[in-house]
Amino acid sequence: MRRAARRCARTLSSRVKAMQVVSAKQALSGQVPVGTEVTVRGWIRTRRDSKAGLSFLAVSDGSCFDALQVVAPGELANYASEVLKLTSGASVECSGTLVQSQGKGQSVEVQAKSVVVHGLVDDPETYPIQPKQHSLEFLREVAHLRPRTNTFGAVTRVRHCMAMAIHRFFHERGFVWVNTPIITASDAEGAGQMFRVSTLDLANLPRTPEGKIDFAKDFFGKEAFLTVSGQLNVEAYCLALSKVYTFGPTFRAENSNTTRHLAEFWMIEPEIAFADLAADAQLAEDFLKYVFTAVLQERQDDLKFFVERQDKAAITRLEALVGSSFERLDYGEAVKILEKSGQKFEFLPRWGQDLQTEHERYLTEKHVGRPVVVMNYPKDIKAFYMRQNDDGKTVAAMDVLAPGIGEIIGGSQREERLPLLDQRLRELKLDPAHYGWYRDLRRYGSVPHAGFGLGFERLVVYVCGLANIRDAIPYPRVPGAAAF
RNA sequence: UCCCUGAUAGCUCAGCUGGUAGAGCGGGUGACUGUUAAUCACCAUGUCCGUGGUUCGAGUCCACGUCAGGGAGCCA
Repeated sequence: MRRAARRCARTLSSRVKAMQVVSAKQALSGQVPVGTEVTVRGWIRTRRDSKAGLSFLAVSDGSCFDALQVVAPGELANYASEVLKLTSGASVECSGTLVQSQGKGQSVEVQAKSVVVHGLVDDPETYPIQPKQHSLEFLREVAHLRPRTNTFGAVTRVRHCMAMAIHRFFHERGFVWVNTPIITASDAEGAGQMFRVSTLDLANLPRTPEGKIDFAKDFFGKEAFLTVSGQLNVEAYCLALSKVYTFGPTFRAENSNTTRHLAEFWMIEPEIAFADLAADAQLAEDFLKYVFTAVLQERQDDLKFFVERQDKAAITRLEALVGSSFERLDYGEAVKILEKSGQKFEFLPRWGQDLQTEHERYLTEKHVGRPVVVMNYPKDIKAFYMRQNDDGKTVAAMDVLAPGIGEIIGGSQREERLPLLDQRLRELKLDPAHYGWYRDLRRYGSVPHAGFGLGFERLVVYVCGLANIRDAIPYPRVPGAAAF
């Protein structure tokens, strides 16, 4: 019986060997020797019929930027009945020999012995994805089909490459990935408008004797929302595991209709213990360089396409950032530089005011010409948890500004001293009772710690040279639109 | 939420000072000795976003609405 099983396995493996399923990436990168019998599966990009009575099929499977060319000879039994009916978007499974290409555009191609058609395109005339340049606005309306385009295939692969690089960066440095909650009952995060989470019957709300909505009857026994940040939660894990980070979905119910905002986006928030603002800035610099280097190394094919179609500087911008050392600049100095710049700004720079995007871009693009970390902002424009500096006016906050975009990362050293944290809560009219567990972290073995946050999609936009954040996430959620 | 701009064929867009619509691509048919978003010929395409209004007549002018894009604010 064992022998029979072995024999069976051998036949199976030899059959698999005879018809090895390969990806376009494997075939085109030279991983598969010429002469190998292969099967490729994917979707037709274009069909070109030759004068010689054969057809060229560009078959894309998403494994790399390029499609694999399959040569379908006229002798195929289903040539007239099916192959000649293939249009953009049809799905096929082609088997044949991987051969050196006789044509010019590619090194290898598949000389097909069979072309199995899985699915034709129902109505080719109305199939939205045609082999031509579509506007990104139009493609947003067909978000379920846009991954079949060059642009969204490339964005999706680059996005994946970046996500993997981010996890690898932290993992290699001993960070622990902490999954902070998506549902939160704390209504005092203060980072923005929140989406309510409730199972109450909206048409028949339970009321308290005073006539207010009785959230005690709701699922969690109190009001609940979708998270706007995992930072406060991850600080608790930081003060036990020393180096931690979050990487997960985040929600903001703000009515923002811009190219930079999503209602649902992914955020990355590292947090390090026994660390000050300088260590935080260094981590941010290392982080960006690592992620950009990974994309430059792993996704040259997709980046080249962005250079062609989206942004000529897509590659040079990344290379410049990776090769530069980030300047450190005090907020006070930055304001002085702006005041003396002689530059005409829409908003005048003034100490005590937050830097406008035009100010940030002047600093990083014109004044320094490299990425800049601006540090120590006025405390009145920053959040309650940021650590107060000895001058009594500023907090240990930082923004990383990059050429071409402005702010890309925001972070701070956190206030680890309970009396000073409570003082800030009172100044900002926040109720310390709502921050019980957060205050505990300062009561039980508090240490200096710091962290930063960044929106993943904004980083994707920057890397790909995109103009609109809605193209950096598969299914964008924005005010008034949650289709698909 | 505020300001600006736009909506014409499956897609990208043209359509002047009002006279009931065109081009490229895509699709169909045919031709063509390996093509590269192939080429060539022929064919078909339309609630001109919706509702009112002005006018002899509205794709074009006006009002309202809907949707989209850009900018601002908020922010990641």
